[in-house]
Amino acid sequence: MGHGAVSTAATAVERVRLDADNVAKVATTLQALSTPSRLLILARLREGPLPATELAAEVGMEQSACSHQLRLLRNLGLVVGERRGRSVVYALHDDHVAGLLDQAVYHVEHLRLGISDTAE
Amino acid sequence: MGHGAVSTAATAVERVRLDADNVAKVATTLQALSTPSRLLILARLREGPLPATELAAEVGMEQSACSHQLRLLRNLGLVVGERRGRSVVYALHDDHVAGLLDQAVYHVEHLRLGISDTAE
DNA sequence: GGAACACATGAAGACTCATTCATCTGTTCA
DNA sequence: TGAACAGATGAATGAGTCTTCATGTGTTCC
Repeated sequence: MGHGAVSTAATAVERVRLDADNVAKVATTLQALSTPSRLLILARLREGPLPATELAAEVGMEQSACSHQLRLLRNLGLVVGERRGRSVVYALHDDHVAGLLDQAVYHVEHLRLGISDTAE
Repeated sequence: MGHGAVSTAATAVERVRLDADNVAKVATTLQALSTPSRLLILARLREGPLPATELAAEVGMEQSACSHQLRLLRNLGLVVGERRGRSVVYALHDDHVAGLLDQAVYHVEHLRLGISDTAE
């Protein structure tokens, strides 16, 4: 085994080939997780549904900016918004979204990153 | 259980909090997986190391474009390049990169996506 | 040393995208 | 009906980024 105490979860998952057809879909979906704002939104929704305004406040975004990002996440099918009174309660659409989030954060955190970027 | 035949792999993974510190790192790393070109590069390297030129040919990119993306992936610590003769053989840096790839593709493929985007 | 191969790199151009500002729709309540 | 609240949306701006072109560095072999 590796250096961690956790057996790699990938063993439980059937590999999916990455061909020209689905690569665009995968890329588009992963792009939704590639910005701090949306990542914070999804991470917050992972702990439970929340009205849009409260959500925006908790992730420190302006209402408009948050709404724009929520529209994007909605169009990708990652979150759903349901009207309750004058609020719209947002939630993760699927368990796969939560799983994707967990796995992404887990693997990235356990990578020995270089991130020298422009430096070196 | 859900609709799939596979028990969610997330159960095997300790949750990592996503706070303001690491959210940028996660976002930056996930951005490396958010473009078709890099996704194809990583997917190809997942099957084994490969010299840069062959890699570029297999993913259908020009040498220069591929090299630019490889530099980006190198700076993020996702791939490593080792000189062998006049070639530079590239490979995934870590098992976590492979795991991240697998999980991402798996979850995205099993999402019921909307992707209406501008339409609807 | 010189030619050919393998790869890296800088600059430029087109493009995408996240945020802000202003405005508009929809809902509740008096 | 009108005011206040909750959210959505369009346009504009500014930053980031992917690709191409041209060139530069490093290596092998004659």
